Amino acid sequence: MTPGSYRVAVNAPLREVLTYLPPESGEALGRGQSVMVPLGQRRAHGVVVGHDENVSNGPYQLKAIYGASEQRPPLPKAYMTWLEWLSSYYIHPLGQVLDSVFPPLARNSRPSTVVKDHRVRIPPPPLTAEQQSVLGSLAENKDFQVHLLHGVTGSGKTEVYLHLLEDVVAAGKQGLVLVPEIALTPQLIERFSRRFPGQIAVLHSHLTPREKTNQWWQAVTKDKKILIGARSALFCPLNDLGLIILDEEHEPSYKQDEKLKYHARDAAIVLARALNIPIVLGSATPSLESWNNVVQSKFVLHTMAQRVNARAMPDIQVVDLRAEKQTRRDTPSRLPFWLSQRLYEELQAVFSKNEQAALFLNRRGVAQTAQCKACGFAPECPNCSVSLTLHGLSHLVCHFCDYSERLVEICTNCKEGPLEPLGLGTEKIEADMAALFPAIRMARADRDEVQNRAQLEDLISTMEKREVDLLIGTQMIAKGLDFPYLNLVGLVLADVGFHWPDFRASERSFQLMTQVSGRSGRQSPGRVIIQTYNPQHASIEYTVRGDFKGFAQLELDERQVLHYPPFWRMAMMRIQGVDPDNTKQAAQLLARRAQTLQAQNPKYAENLQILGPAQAPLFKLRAKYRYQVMIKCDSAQRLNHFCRQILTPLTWLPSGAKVQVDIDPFQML
DNA sequence: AGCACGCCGACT
DNA sequence: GTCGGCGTGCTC
Repeated sequence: MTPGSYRVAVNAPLREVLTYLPPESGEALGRGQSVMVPLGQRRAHGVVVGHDENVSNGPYQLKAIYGASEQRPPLPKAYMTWLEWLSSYYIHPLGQVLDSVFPPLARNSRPSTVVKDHRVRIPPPPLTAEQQSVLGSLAENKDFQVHLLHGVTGSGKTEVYLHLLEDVVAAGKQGLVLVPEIALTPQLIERFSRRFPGQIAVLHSHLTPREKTNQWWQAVTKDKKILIGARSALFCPLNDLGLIILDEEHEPSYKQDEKLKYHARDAAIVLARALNIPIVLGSATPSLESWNNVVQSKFVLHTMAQRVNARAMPDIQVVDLRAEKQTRRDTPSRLPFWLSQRLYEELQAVFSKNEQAALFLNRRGVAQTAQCKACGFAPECPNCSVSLTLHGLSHLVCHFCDYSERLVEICTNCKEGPLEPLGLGTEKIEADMAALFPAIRMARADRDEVQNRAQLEDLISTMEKREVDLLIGTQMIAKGLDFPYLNLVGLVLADVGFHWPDFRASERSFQLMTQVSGRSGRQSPGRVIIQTYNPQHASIEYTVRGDFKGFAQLELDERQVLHYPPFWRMAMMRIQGVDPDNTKQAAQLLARRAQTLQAQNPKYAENLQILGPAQAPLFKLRAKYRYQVMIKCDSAQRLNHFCRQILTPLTWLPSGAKVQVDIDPFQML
């Protein structure tokens, strides 16, 4: 019998690890070993995080561990270090963080059919001089180092990744490739799979539990050498990982905004450090966080400024909608209000040449809704403080909780006016375009039309087969899709993002416009038309010039002055509850507690700010009232300690209210 | 997260 | 009477 006791992180929302006696079997359990333990009246999964020589745990009558979990292999040392960091940095229970590395079902020997098996390896195309030079500098060091690959759209970043992975596999190691969920298309997997036949495993949220489990085991047992996946694939414990690649590193979808609110880019960097391996971040529009790390020489920069096959960068034109409005006052136009004469003519030209065009609308904030002509009343969601969005002619839908109702004939508020459509949506654009160009074939890409992978596949394939002349979509098609015959991109209203209540609004607008522009002219020089009421906005000017560095410097200077990330760090504390008054009181208590803590401790005096409590931008969401307190601090570590001190103990929190912390928040809603 | 406990309405 | 609705509190 092994003496002493074990510290076990149990899969339950507990702030502390629990102490257990050794199992009856007497088997010794190492750190990282998965175990089954008694917890209250049930059995729970846990992971051994430590061993104590003596048995002493105050008031508790210690229970014995049932035994080691057969189904769960021990976690490698570096992963244990990393998972403990995740738990502590994001202030999330360790037992739940540890549990998230395991697959949902028991192991099963049935073959997996997620990745099509290819027999023949397609040889790589010749590399450009830029690709060769980047590969040369990346190959120099196999220890931990963050590399930022800044390559314009079409510069061939994926080919660089494939070559790096070839070296890793040749050295007998495994490679991990992370991409945003939306970019994880069969096209991408096919491309990797043809270069590495039979060696690819895939993990993402659209797989069935059985598929996830099979892929997980194939990666963990090194049966497959390369794991491609969305952010959650980071949690697959690979025993011989030699390289991490994280593509489109600026993508906001790398931040998980539920449960463990981690950022896959930041977490991947910490994992690479724990494993002492290199990590490559790729983007045409790097995040300002990463760019600042380049400026401060923490990351190594590799630049690819040329498109492969010497394709020209797209020609970007800005249409000033203020001038357009003025012109139409003098000479009325038969065109819909959202379509400028210039964009109309460009569309005509493209269609007459049988080329493809796309119209993008960043729909957030201009969603089509219904409004009473008499009193101005607009129907709102009864659960969330947002107006309902009009779908079709008579269906009103809430985009946050899926509540829906039929559009009534007469306004319920004044009983007089009819409710009429207001604003602009992809459906309206489609209808207007059908009237203007009756002969063209159109497809829509938004969350209503494209709800799953199969529908996205269909859309991509009809575009590739040139069965569609015009694609109308939201930003969901701005990301990573590659349509060879697309030669005109119109951004219907660039201004939508400018006034978003978020310090990253300008950065996101720049990213979106640059990424959208990159969709045009992959085959021949493409054109981009940006329609806007703010042609002088910095994000537009720098997009047109293709000047990422200039934009980044301007924006970073502003962030520094305003004490925003990446210079200061932020933590968002959200308080929510069913009762509005009780929730407000809880939020005020939280803010007061934070103020007291700051006043009592000189180390928080100058370099920490408490903002709020304020109503969350979505005050009422899913029938809960929401307040938030934002905390800004010049050091991530100090901020972490501050948040912990506020949260422990939680006895001050009135019952009925719940607090959540979001470290490095992205979604301000 | 689960699971028990406890306090209220409504049903054979 | 007791069945079951879910708010509250605890887990070594």
